[in-house]
Amino acid sequence: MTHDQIFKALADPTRRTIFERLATSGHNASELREGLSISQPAMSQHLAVLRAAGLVREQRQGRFVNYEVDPDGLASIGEWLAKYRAYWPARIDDLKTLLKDMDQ
Amino acid sequence: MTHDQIFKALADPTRRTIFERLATSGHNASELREGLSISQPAMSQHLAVLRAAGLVREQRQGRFVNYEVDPDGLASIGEWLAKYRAYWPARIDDLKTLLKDMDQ
DNA sequence: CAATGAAATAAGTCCGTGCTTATGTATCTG
DNA sequence: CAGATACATAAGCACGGACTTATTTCATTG
Repeated sequence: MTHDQIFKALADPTRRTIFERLATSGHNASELREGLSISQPAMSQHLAVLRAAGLVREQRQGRFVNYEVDPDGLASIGEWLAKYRAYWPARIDDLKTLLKDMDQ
Repeated sequence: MTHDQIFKALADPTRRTIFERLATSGHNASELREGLSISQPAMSQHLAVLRAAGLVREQRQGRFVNYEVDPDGLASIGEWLAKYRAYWPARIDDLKTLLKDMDQ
């Protein structure tokens, strides 16, 4: 769950698509393949990378394995980003507004 | 300046080191090489990737080219991250505190 | 206008990684 | 227990990208 693993995991467009799909709701590996023209092993490998990075976590349910976003990975990016917030003072207000919206 | 370029740029540990060094203060390409055991062209190529991603911007000063953090790239990560903030409600307060601290 | 020095580009090599097919493991069901 | 289904692992291939050395571009300075 290092920053290296996280950024490498998100550097692949297919994995970002998977991750963004999981952000909507949890899915098992087969469901995640729908629309993406990749083999079953390819999906399994992508999920392994995302899991190792702490971006996604699994939950076995019988024959299926349900995947969902792992908040830890996101928080880790947030912490990395926080170190450089000094560089976007002009946008802080936007972010504040966004956080306020999310409170409701 | 797509998310793809940004994440790919930050996926390389050498480029993250360069970026983090620039976050401290601006440097020219030669200064950035100090400590890193890579060739001059390698640094030039890394800077080109970071620049294309919008993470860094250049400013020619005579024979030297000074590089500094470009807030646009960081803001772009922030926006990407914001889409998934729903997944770390427990940490929103921490972030708020951080933003409040930065106001002063 | 040489000569020097900083940085970018060219060209080529090597390794990591994302893909594939084939096979193995795990769980449910008849 | 046999078969089917979901997923993981193995092994190999092919391409991208991070490096290198060599060369070019650009600006300064004698």
